[in-house]
Amino acid sequence: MNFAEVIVDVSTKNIDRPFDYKIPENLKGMIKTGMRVIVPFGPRKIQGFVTAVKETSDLAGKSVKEVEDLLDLTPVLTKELMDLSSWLSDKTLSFKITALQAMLPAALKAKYEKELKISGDDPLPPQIERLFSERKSLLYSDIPDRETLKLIQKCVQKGNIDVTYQVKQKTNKKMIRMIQAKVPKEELAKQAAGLSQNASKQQAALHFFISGQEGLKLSAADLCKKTNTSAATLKTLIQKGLLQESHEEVYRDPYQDRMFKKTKPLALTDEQSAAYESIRETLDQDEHKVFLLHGVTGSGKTEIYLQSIEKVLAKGKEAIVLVPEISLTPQMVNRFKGRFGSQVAVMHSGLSTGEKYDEWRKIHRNEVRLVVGARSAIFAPFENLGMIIIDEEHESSYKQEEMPRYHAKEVAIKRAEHHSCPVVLGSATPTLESFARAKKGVYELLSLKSRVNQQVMPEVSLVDMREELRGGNRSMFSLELMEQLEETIAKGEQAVLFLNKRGYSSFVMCRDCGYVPQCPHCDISMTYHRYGQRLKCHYCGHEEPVPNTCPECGSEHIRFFGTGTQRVEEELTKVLPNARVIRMDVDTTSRKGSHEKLLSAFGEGKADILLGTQMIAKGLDFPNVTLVGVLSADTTLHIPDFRSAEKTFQLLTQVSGRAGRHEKLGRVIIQTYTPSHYSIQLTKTHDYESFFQQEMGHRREQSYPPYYYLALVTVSHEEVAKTAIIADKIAHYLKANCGADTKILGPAASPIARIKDRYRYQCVIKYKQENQLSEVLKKILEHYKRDIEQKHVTISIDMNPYMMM
DNA sequence: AGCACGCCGACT
DNA sequence: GTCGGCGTGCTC
Repeated sequence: MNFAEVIVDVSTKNIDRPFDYKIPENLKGMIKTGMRVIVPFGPRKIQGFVTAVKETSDLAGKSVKEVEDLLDLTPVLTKELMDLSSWLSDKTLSFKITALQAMLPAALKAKYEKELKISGDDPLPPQIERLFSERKSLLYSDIPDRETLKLIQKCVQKGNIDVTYQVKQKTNKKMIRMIQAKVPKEELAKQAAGLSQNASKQQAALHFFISGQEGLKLSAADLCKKTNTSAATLKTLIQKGLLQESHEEVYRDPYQDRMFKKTKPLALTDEQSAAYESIRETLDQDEHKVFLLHGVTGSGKTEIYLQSIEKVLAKGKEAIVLVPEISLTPQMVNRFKGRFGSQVAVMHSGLSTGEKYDEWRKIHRNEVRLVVGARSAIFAPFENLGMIIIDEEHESSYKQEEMPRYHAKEVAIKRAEHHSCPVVLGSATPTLESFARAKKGVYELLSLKSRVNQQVMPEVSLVDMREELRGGNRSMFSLELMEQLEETIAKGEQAVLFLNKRGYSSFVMCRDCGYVPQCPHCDISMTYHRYGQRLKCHYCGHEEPVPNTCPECGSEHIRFFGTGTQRVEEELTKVLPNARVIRMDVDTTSRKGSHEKLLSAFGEGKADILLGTQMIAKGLDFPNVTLVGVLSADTTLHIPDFRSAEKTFQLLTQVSGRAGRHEKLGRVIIQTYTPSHYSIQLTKTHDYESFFQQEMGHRREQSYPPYYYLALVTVSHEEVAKTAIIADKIAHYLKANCGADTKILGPAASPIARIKDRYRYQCVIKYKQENQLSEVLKKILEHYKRDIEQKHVTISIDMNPYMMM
């Protein structure tokens, strides 16, 4: 094979295709599809992916350059994943390179550096001479100011300075220094005897090897610790030729110091075994099928996953388990690690780039056969997939909100089709899309209607906070909740208090004029952070101190407002001074591992109340929790999103499910200002089916999913007028070119009308047939590619939006 | 994305 | 007369 087709690491419309490169003699036979290469591109060198190798090129003889270097010994992407990437870029309207990169750990993404070197003996301007005085080469990024940059550019033109383009790997394999004896024991003993008296440390190190096992090898750090010596001692001994060092690759194992209790399969209830049997049958027949496992909270979905996986592994195949942001549910990791031990790789956002890379390599090298991870784990490079499980399938974190904007569920089904294996979607509150598909028979529905061990569903009571207010209670805790909290603590049981808010978000407001500080670059309110008394913007990161006086009216009554967890905690300690409270929010869990620490402290009974936001809503399973309180059920209901009722119902059902999961009876108190809303009412009876019926009615009336597909086109630019004009043109084009059953809404300013000083307009498309729409949208992107590349217009298209912002 | 090429205004 | 602005086009 003489040529390679390469997708290069440049994300632009007209580069979004393969480029041909000649394979040099020294790489002949080594370059395969799915490997990464470094290729010259224009004046620089960049990374690329080989999409094909071939005998001839259409451009042969003309301007075909040679592949510069090969980065992999084995392909990082299998044939299946290469095909999947083109499907993905097509489906999400993203660049091929973006799709390819999304499938690999960030560590494999290239970084580029421009390096400057003096060439020739011509004198350079003194300023530059000085810059180079201490070093031979200079990084482009080290150039101090514009002046020098200009001077350097001149030198480059004259040929006095050379620019070389370097491709750098982001993170590398972690190596550790291993030490072992270089000579036989007898020789070591002889040398030790000959050492001077005061070389006691060298003696110690040598005797460690003399008394140890033959061929003993251990890390330098361990050796120093065990013999109480230092690196200097070892260095001397290595220099003397008595010891030798080598470098070995190790995995960074985030779970290495942890003991996992080995667990055995549990006996299944009748409902569970019925569900399991259906899955097992499909597994046995190597069939592709999508199951929707709809089971109430505490119905033992995880055990079904575990036993199905066991079956898959027994067949010699591999499995992927997706969980929503796994760092948030360490209990889940424990269950998988407990059952399958070292056969499991874990991938989630809490790991460092290096750790993720190591877990990925375990999969790549076939050292593990099961991966438990967040969204991107769906691209695990398994070649013999036997099953894919998506737990809590309704979770919105399965949708990626950057390019490529894919949904893990769609990718899962695509992969499972290829491997002819089942997909299991599990949830207590499935998305309407999934449940509707199950009803239509597209998915197979498996229902678990009761909890394991005959536990009863917790009793849910709704408290009308308007009544509370009328009754004179102005605190954020209703009388009923207060009573129940006291009682629970008195009984030595635990409570979970849930604040229905995204993270910790409180803002600052002037009590006199109502002024709320906004981000100067984005049209949203700034978030108050108690630490350092600062205001931060969650979209662009802008930060400023909290003002002492209101910039609008000069009043001094400007202070933080809104019910953040911190405020709840303060109130709570006022009304229940004896209660021990653990607060979980972005502030208390930002440090690595702190999340887990807080949860295990709570599990060990070191606190009476666990107070937190979304992050405590799912997956927690503490036997002693008998009370769950939801402080304000309505907040998710009033966000401008057609899914808000669905989200509210899901959230309330999930939180309620934290109560009474074991012997003790659970109780849930939901405080609300709109107790009559069906999404809140139906939580009381745990009635998913009725909720589904009601919500489907609304969706049909308003032409929303699952009745229609949705696409969101967002245009952004620095100038409002330009943004609006383009958005308007796009809307017109869409209206003229889409079928009659397609509805175009807008254009209108986005809910967040400006982010990072760029104005945003959007257009919502509701459509019945998928195929033709993406053609129309591709044409729009093609038509505006000039503006996108040169006039800094951004047109982003989300083919299945979850966030309508 | 980067970079070169090239065509017009404001300086030595 | 040159320097340097950024509009335009190209990258196997």
